[in-house]
Amino acid sequence: MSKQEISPSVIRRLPRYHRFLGELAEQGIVRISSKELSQQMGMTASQIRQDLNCFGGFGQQGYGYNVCALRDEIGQILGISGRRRTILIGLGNLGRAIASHVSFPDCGCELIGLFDSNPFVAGKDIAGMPVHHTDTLTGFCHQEHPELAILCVPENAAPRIAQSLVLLGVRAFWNFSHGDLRFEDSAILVENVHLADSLLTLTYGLEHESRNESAPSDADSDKSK
Amino acid sequence: MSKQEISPSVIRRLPRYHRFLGELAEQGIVRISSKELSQQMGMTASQIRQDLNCFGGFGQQGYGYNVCALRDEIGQILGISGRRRTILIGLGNLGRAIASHVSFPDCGCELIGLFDSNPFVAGKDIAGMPVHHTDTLTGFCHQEHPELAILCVPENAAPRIAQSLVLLGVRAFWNFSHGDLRFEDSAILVENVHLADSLLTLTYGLEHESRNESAPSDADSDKSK
DNA sequence: TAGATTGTTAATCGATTAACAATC
DNA sequence: TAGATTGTTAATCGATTAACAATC
Repeated sequence: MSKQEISPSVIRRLPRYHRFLGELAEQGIVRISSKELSQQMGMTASQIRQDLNCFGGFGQQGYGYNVCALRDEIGQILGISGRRRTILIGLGNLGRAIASHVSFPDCGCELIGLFDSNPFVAGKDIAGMPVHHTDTLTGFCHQEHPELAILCVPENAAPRIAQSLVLLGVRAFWNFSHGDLRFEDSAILVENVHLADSLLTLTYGLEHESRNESAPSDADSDKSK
Repeated sequence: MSKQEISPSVIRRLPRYHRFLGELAEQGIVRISSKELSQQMGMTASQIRQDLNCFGGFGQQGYGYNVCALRDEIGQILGISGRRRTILIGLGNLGRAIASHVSFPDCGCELIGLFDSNPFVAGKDIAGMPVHHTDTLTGFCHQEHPELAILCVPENAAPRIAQSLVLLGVRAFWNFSHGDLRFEDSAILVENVHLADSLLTLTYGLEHESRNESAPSDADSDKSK
């Protein structure tokens, strides 16, 4: 149904466009040119126009783009108005944070079940929802047919749980457990999130700075102006 | 100090190599060829060799790579043995999860202070550390000189706090607050993390699936071939 | 209309892959 | 030595940028 085949690089930029346009809309800004937007986002106007034109001509020559209309278009492309039935497994620190911190409706998702294997956690309420024991997961899936699963379980547990969930009809995984998840069946979508990987790029950057800057050290008493 | 200038694409892959090599080492595997590793990681052997050779020739013809030695090399490139002084601001759900869930020593970081503006949170202990009130942040920075700050504060607060931290000597930000952080001074490193953006790529994928698969829809009695 | 800015094509750039000589 | 696999160069591919005609 999509025009041809959209490159992953483009797709990964869509949420960011959506976010920025939302902020502009909140500020009451009605129209914006690709040039202005590019400056705010730190990219080229060409790229913005190129990206958007993968999906259609949302702008108007001589005018630019209508902020709200464009935002809505991108939201629709992303599928934000959907209600993807979503479960979350593992309510340790991270699972709890995800459950309460992420706005699922804004992501086209509906959180329909929380699961944990710890009997002291199962039974509790988190983010206004009851936590079920993982023993009940199979029955739950037969009844509720979730299509997206968020994994916040310890590393070793993840592959096994994921496998069984695929058999129960889950088609997408947002995986926070250490260790990447991969499926032979390329129809199963996986988004492996490794927060530490992101932090490590900063560590790398700090380790290797000095670059082309004149590297002002604080012991540098009278640096030339 | 680095050979020439390493591309960000390469740098972003380093933590993943490090992770995989760590798992192999745990399994007691001593040597691995770029081909074997590429199959496990879902990439080409060429890319692995190309990436590694940005930093040096860590392999041996006819043999491959020594798992532990290569892992250590990459760890060193990333700066994992460092102790970057790190503070975390904002101990809501996400801040708490980061504080307790991320292994800072493994990322070359040392968490030296937690801060929150909520007086009911300041004073508490989280992840074995006392939470200070943000009012004490300036004094703390003068004394302790953190170089990395993790921002888990509400969106509107982030830019102001970040600005003041730059003046206090912070040179890198791991930003979880909604809204991107950017500095004119390119020497300030920023890693904007938007979990929702990651989730949205799954939403997009689910919305647009059908791709080149034979797309068996259940209501599809006899669609034209 | 004239000015502005898009949509789109062509040019450039960078990143990935393939190939192979070097060498362990 | 023969076999294997690297390090590295060259070829390909894809993504980004520049340019400009179309058009509001």
